[in-house]
Formats: sequence, structure tokens, C-alpha cells
Amino acid sequence: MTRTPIGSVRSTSAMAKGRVTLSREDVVVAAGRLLDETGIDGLSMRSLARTLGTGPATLYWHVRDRDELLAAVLDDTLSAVEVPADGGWQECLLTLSERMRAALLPRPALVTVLWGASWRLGPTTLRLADETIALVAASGLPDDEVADAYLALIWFVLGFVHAESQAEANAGFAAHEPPGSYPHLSRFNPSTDPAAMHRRFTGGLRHLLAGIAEQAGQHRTEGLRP
Amino acid sequence: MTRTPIGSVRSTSAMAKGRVTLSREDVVVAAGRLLDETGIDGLSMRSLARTLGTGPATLYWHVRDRDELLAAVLDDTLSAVEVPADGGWQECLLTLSERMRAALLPRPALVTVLWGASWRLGPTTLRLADETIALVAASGLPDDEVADAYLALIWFVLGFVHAESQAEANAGFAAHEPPGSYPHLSRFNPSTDPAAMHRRFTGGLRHLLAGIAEQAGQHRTEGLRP
DNA sequence: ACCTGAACACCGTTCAAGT
DNA sequence: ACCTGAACACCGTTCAAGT
Repeated sequence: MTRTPIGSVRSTSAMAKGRVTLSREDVVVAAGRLLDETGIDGLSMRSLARTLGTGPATLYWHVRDRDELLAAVLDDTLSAVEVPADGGWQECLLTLSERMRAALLPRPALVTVLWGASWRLGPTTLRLADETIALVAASGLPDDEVADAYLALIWFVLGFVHAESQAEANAGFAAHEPPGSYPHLSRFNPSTDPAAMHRRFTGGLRHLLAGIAEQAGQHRTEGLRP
Repeated sequence: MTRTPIGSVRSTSAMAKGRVTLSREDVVVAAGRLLDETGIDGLSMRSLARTLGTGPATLYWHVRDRDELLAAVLDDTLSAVEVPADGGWQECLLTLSERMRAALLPRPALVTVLWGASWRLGPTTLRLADETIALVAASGLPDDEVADAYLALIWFVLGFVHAESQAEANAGFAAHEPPGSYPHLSRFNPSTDPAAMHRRFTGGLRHLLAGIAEQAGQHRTEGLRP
């Protein structure tokens, strides 16, 4: 893909990578890789620069700041998610949600980027949000309820992936507390093996979708349109 | 409340505050105040130590690390939330959720502490979670669905408060994008004035609770118990 | 256009030593 | 029991200067 004109290489480490000049995409891809290897705390501007064989200042040519970098990694990660084209809106939203879950599960730190959406999001992420809203709107829900139904849906997806990614981190909970101090918390502690997680995910989603469908149905039979 | 024996004061700044020695509570209260004044980024171990007239090392006597400090501030903040005692489980969950919203809205950064629950939580927070689960269980939902219904509920509450707290930060969204690039995102952009937010909050919750009730009802009529 | 070195203004945490 | 100073090992970001 990238040609390597031999005369004009800048740094030995850049040469080792077969690069002449850094592109924004190089930076984002390297950031994703570093995220996978070291987690979100290991992904600093300085450590990323180190893996690219430069100083941190260089990165700021390609990216406004760390938040924009993270949003770009998120955007890159979500580009794997295709919006299903045919089927009813419920089916579509279900498989779309499963694809989002699959895309985010290997990089759960990005859930927090999406959650704290004050961070400026990339075009892929925004397009995905836009099309998801369109599917929710296709339920026939009244306009002023579409946004909240959409939000309940993505919060469920994000919350679920987030919880799933730290299932084992939280597993030791019961061990740290004197038994019986939080009876319900421990009684209803659900199974976290992968198969159960998938069942719980789709089960929860189905309930949400059924709720939306029912609400939309009520609206249809109530309202008399010209 | 705190007596001030005059002979044994340590630092002039501690004296000014009328303290002899620092208690964990002093630290947590000061952290809450600093959070209110400067936001989560302004609340560092060093800045907190500065407002208390000591060095950062001192804080580590009272608190294991920054995460525990934040969990303690959350715990303190949630201690204002009372779990309603009488009424049906739906009513109870509704007013409980409104109280959580009211408690968290002035300190939205704590939503993220609760969300990223890998952080060890305090006793008040855990007791609150436990009693909330108990209320969900009172719906009659089958045991293996209680946890997920509970999660859908708190994710909605947390997501909502989070979104609400940055409503104005996100308000400028439409302005930054070329018009028409994300048609549904802008079309279903709901109102964010306080009254509308409250309506949307309770509306969304009612839908979730109705869904739980219906699911529980189905379970009751299906199952034949001895 | 793209990169660099050096600096600014911070962080969280540890630890031996003090009272 | 509680606090301190000093250090370790980092951060994100800016900016004038280089090619």
C-alpha cells in the first residue's frame, strides 16, 4: 500500500515501519493497536508517540487533542458495523444492536467515549446514530417520544457492553462483603458466562423493543389523522 | 461540633479551618465542595490537599486512592436519597428514581463513578442498589430477569442525568454540522428545557416500569406454582 | 506541509522520616 | 495515630524553530 522511497526517510524508526510521513490514519490505527495492547490508561499521547518513533508534539499536527483521537478510534471501530437493510424495524434494531455489541466488546473503553458524548464524535458514529434513530422512528412512535426511546435503547446497549467487559472484575464482589449485608444484590446476581450474556442481551433488547412497539400501536389507534 | 483545643494546632491553615486533625469526613466533604466549585478535573489529590492546607501525601492516610475518594463523595451524595416505604413497587421506583436524579444532577461527574462501577462503592450506595433491586423483585418478575430489569432501569436513570447535565454542551451540535447531513438526528432532537426534561424522565421511566409489570404479569399467569 | 526539542504546568502515588 | 518533604514516574498541550 505505502511505497517507500528510500532517499527521504525521516527517522530510523519510521523507516522500520516503512513510512515516509505519518498520516492521520496511521496515528489512529496505531492508537487502536495500543489501546488493544495496553488499555485506555496505557494509551497516552506520549506512549503513542513513542510507538510511532516520534515526540508527542508531532501527534498534534494530525489530531486536535486526545479526545479527538479517541473519537477517531471509536469512529474507526464502528466502521465495522453495518446497518441492516431489510426486515422490520424491530429485527433491524436487534441485529444492529448485536453488531454494535460485537464491535465494542473488544474495545470496551470506547463505550465510555460514546457515553460521554460531549466528546466530538466522528462521521461514522454520527451516521450510525442517525440511522438508528431512523429505525426507531419507523416504529411509528410519536415524534416527541422517538428520541427517548432511542436513548433508552443505546443506554441499554452501552451499559450492557460496559458491564459485560468488567464482569470478571466485579465477580469478586461477594467475596469482599460480609455475607448477608446486601441480600438482594447477591441473590439476583446473574450468570456471566458468554452464552448467558448473549441471552440476557437479546432478552433485554426484545423487552425494550416490544415496549416501543406497543407504545407506537397505542398511538396509532388513538390518533385520527386526516 | 468540632472542639478546638488551642494548644495543639498543627498548621496555621488548619487552625483557620478550626481543625486539630483531619478526619476522613473532612477530606470527603472538602472533596465534594471542590467538585462543586471546579468540576471533576479540578478535583485532584494535590488541589484538594492545597485547599486543606497540607500536602498530597496526607490524604493517603485517610483514603486509599483517588477512586476511593470519589466513591466516598458519591456515597456522601447519595446519603440524601431515601427509599420510599409505602406504595406499590412502581410508584416507589418512580419516586426513588426521581430522588436519585435530584441528588446526582448537581454533581453529574459522580454518574460516571457509579457507571464505571469497577470502582469500589461505598456502603450507602450499595444499600441503595440493594433496596432498588428488592423493589424490582417485588414486581413478581422471575428471578433470572430481575437483574436485567434493574440494570435497564439504572442505566436509564444514569444516562438521563448524564445527558441532562451536558444538554447545553451538546446544544451547539446542529450549528457545527452542515444542515441535512444527519437528518434524523436533528429532526428528533428533543427539547431540553427543565420542565420538558422532567416530563421526559418520568415518561421514559413509566414505559420501563410498565414493561416490567407486563412481563411480570405474563409470568404469573403462565406459571403454575404448588 | 509536516516534524522537532524543549518547556510549562501539571498529575497520582510511595516512602522514609518526623511528632 | 497522623502528618510531612521529597522524590519517582509520569501526564496533555503549546510553541518557536526547523526542513
